[in-house]
Amino acid sequence: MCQAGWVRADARKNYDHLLEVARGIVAEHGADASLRDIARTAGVGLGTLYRHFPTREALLEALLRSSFAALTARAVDLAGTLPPGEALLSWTRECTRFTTTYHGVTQVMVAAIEEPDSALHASCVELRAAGARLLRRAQEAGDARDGMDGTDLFALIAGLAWLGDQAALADRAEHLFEVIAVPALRARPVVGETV
Amino acid sequence: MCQAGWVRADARKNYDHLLEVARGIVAEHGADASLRDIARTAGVGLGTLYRHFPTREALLEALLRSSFAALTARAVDLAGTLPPGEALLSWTRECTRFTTTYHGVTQVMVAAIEEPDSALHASCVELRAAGARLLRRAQEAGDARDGMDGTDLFALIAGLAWLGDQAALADRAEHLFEVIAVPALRARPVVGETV
DNA sequence: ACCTGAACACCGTTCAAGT
DNA sequence: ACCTGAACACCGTTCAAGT
Repeated sequence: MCQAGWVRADARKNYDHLLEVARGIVAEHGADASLRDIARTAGVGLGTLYRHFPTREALLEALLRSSFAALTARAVDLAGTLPPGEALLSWTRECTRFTTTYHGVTQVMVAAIEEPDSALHASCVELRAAGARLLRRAQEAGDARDGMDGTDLFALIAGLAWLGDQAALADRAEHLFEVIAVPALRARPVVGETV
Repeated sequence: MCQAGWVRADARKNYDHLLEVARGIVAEHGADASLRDIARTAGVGLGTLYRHFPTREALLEALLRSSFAALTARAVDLAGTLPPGEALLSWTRECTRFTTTYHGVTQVMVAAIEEPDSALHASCVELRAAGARLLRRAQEAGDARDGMDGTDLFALIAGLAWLGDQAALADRAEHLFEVIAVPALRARPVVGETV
């Protein structure tokens, strides 16, 4: 939950409180919230924040870790529950929605996926792998287009999440998913849809 | 080209030089380049920059104006040259590519489309209208999906442009266009494509 | 060990003072 | 009319000094 090994009780307390405060401030101001503001609100010196979270990504990773793990697990659940094509679509939808939870997270995730030094790298790679498995399964069942790989799916999710994060388009997020993601992922048009 | 009416020669010269310098710096550092840096490089006081370009959007608008007009005109050209579905696809591709010219412009454009006070509003609305005409024409010919409007197309372009603007995905931009935009826009799968 | 906060080098934006 | 640059209120990041 915290760092490895033993830590002084006050350090542990600072870490937890900092994280709690950061969650609120990042929820309000997005991924590029003022770190100074977070430290100040937590009643802690700026250096303390940097000690516990040496980079902004480290802080975001601590904030997002459990959700990433949940989404990775969710991919397995869906694969065991729904037919391949539906599992892929549902998971893509859930990922897209989640990524909109905090403003500006999409940008950071896309940057992290090819940046091994980023604290968010591992989570993003896992997420991409989970998506890739669902995608392959759907492709093998003939329920998804060929010519797409895990990175394409990751990009599709990121693009839609980014659109949903824009104030001017937020209320169209669901519709944009139907209009962009569904045709990109489905192998054949569904009966009753546009010719 | 400049402001309306007569201006002092020195003011005119400052305006032009500022714009020239800004083009280089925005090309290098993106839409959120330092305004101080631009003024400094242009050898001009910070207040002078603000006098000529009261907001960052005003500066970007001056930088992008002619390209926006060219893209709007290009839509008419393509409509008179290619079959409806192809015209739509080509224009969408050109818009997507152009928007990647300066880093971070996509973000500003999406913000401007629903912000009438933005200096970029008019250009973006024109662009959306030009796209909407191509889209409608393709839909009437049965060459594009129904259920999409001009804003959806604008969002599609913006999403793809944003993906192409991310370092981790830039080299996949063309491929992502094929994988995301093409199936979203085409009414029926092309013969020879994935089932 | 851990914490603090001043220090440094940057921002965007405004506005009194100059020509 | 137009220009200048100091002033103000912010940043992120580092690091000597404290406990």
